[in-house]
Amino acid sequence: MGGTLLRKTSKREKIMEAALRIFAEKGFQETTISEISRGAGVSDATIYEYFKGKEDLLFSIIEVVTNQSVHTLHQVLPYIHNPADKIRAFVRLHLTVYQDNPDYCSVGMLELKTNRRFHLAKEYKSVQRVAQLLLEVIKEGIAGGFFKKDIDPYLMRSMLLGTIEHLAIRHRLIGTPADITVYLDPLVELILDGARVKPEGMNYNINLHLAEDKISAGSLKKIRK
Amino acid sequence: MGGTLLRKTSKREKIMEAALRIFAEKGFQETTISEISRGAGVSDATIYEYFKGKEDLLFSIIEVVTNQSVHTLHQVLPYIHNPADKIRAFVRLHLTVYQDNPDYCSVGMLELKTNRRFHLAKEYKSVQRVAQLLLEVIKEGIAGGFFKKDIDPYLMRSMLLGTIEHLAIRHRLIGTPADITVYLDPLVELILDGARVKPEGMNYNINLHLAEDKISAGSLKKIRK
Amino acid sequence: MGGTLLRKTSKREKIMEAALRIFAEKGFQETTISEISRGAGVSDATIYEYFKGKEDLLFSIIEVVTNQSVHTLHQVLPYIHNPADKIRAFVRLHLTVYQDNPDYCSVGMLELKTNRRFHLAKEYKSVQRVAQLLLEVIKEGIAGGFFKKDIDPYLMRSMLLGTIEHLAIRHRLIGTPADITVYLDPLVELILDGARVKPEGMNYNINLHLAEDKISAGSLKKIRK
Amino acid sequence: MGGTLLRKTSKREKIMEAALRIFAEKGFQETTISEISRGAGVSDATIYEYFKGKEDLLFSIIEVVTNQSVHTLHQVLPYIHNPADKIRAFVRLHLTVYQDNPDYCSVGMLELKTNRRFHLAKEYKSVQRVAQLLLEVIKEGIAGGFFKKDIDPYLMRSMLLGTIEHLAIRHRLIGTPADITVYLDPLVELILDGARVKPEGMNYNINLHLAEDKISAGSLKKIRK
DNA sequence: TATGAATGAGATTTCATTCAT
DNA sequence: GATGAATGAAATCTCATTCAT
Repeated sequence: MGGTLLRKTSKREKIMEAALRIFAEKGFQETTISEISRGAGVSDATIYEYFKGKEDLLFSIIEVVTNQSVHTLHQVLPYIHNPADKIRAFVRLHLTVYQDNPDYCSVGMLELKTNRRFHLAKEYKSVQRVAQLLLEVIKEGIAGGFFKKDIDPYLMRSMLLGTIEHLAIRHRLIGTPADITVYLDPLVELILDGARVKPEGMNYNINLHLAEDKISAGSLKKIRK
Repeated sequence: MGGTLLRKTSKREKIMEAALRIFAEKGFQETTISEISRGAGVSDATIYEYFKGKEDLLFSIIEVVTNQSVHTLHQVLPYIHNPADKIRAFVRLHLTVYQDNPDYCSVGMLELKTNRRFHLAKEYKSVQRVAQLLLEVIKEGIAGGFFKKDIDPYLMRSMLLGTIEHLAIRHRLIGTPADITVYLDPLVELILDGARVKPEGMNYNINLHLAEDKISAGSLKKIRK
Repeated sequence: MGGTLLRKTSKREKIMEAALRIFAEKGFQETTISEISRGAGVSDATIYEYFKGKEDLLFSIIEVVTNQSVHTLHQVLPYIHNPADKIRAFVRLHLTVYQDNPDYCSVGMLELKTNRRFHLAKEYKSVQRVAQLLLEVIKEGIAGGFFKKDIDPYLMRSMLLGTIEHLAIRHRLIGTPADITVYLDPLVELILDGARVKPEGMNYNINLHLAEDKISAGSLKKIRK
Repeated sequence: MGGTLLRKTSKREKIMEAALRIFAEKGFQETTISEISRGAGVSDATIYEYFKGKEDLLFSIIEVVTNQSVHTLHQVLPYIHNPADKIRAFVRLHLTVYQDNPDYCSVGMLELKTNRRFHLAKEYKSVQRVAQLLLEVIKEGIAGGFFKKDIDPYLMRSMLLGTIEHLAIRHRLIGTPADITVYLDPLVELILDGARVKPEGMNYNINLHLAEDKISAGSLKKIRK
């Protein structure tokens, strides 16, 4: 458990790695600086050489990881033209990151999502950038006629983020579902079926993906006759 | 600001009322027992006559309010037969409660939703009961043929709760949107349009993609006949 | 060593008594709250029930003692009409208090006299009241024609206080002189009569005191012929 | 504000100059080595190349300045024969140095005058030399018949130093008086001539009192013939 | 039931100081 | 000589909680 989002080569990274691990395990409040310093193999005082305090350390961790997400999205999204697939890529990235990095998931969801001060901190900006990206994808989808004109893009974003994060929170808190990535397709499908512009009349829904390095078998759903 | 969910007739209720108000304002960790006792007009020690500790007090508050929601739902839902309307009633109740009771919303969303110990506490059961009600409504909808058979009811519930709570969190944390109840109809419509079994004729929807960093060949093809 | 300026009946007084003793022995900076609490037979936390912090404790001690001085002076001075004797009473009180209460002397002289924050604290007002009393005595002396008209009362006060305190500081810091009260008469005489040998005519100076409860033999000084 | 007592040509002097300035501004305890090193444009560690520690640095500053005073006095005093004028020169030098070098004044008066360890440190010797010079001047004055034979030279020195330093302390702490050098003449005159109004010619001075809570019968009777 | 008084138990944080380079 | 990096060592202060009354 822990993932590999933070390389612990430098001392600063060692500290962040230990902090992420212990914050995730015991929660922010319950974690002491001493535990972190012990975990990182440095002294208490050294932590204060690199971070202003315990909270600064918490906020800094998330910034690094979130910026990686932004980076990945910036790389991937331009190659995808279909707004639905862009959204799918977005959801996929998030579910995968949360699933593969349980510590990051715990800290991000349980310590920061509802943290008053984090939303005023400069590190929150990185989170906003991710959300901004999603919003733009949605707006493009609406502008391009792929999503219904009367959809509120902010609401749609809240639905996507809210669902992803709700799943992630329960995943870490209750253990259910054990693998949140299985919800990728159902989630995207459910939300897009509601958002997608539907042509009247006969209507086949054929999905054929050549995702990643393997072919995900296409699916044909005949919805109603 | 504050709402009227807790009547403060008894001393126990006075304490809970003060605690809810101050927890909401400053957060659980930042609130001291002394502040609460001062706010309730009792001594510190008196709080321990009624509650096992600060956390017990926090958990107790939510139980009362949540049980009211369960009660309301139990009263209302039987009168509604359409699963879509039941869901709408559920969403409506939640958005309204959160909107009208900002203190309860803050405490429920910011202090409890991601609280590790709360999910192990007996008071969490009341929250589970509400969620259970929603799940049943969804399952009924599926069983009754109103919602698609292949919808995962747990996912759909997570979407509803996740969206509602995401909106509520942002409402309290960022102030946006100022009134979350305006999202009632758009939210229900968006999610149900995806979930609802659609009656109109035969319907093909062909998607062909090569995801990620390969070219996204072809996309949504609408064949109107 | 220690004197009896503070009765340690109440817990608050016990703390102040211990603090005065240890501050005097080791200095303010070098004294820890734990030492004081141990000395007073209470817990660290109890000290914070009675005082806002270590500095508040320091300042409070001096206030009590200084107010006693003000009280004594207010009682005694009205019975003395001769400004010179009023000054003598003032000097006497101070030298005696410092001599008999070495702990108070150490704390007052070594910790507070040059303390930046003390001079902004409300407790400093008590010190000001004492100084104000002395100033008034001097001004009365000038107005009554007993002291030279062209004397600056502030300077004269600074001479009296400066000398008393300089003696007290050296007494505590170097141990010299062992008994500062022996300087009472010489000090008062020197400041009132000056150091210079005065050449003008014959000059008798007869002093006859019936001070306190015993007769201090009169003195006749033939200064120059 | 700051004066020019320390030339900051060498690195050692740069450090002392910065230390003097910051000690004066914030006080010794409140000043950190980092602030000084920043102010001097060197690293923390460099300070330890030149000084044993923060306190050694504090003590060293004063030694330099005080030795300058000793030097000046040694140069000036031999040219003055009248003991009164020597004393005047001494007072003048001190008042002027304190007035013109507020930082040195602050550090000397507020940090060192009442510092327990300073009085045991070797650097204190320089202060003692200055005091020793003053003592010798006074003794010469007595031996030469310029000052009264029965004057205690130590007391007279304490009066001079105590007054000067009391003025200096208040000057730095309260800002009053704004210019302490205006007290040069009044101070010297007062201490040399006394405060009491002296009738010329023959002069009887009879004091008769019953002090404290008895009636103070009779008082100063001036009989001018 | 109500509470005033007391405290146990730490955790955060700060800095002077060291030392290898 | 100069310093960047690291830390040892505490000390203050806070609060939830207890308990005798």
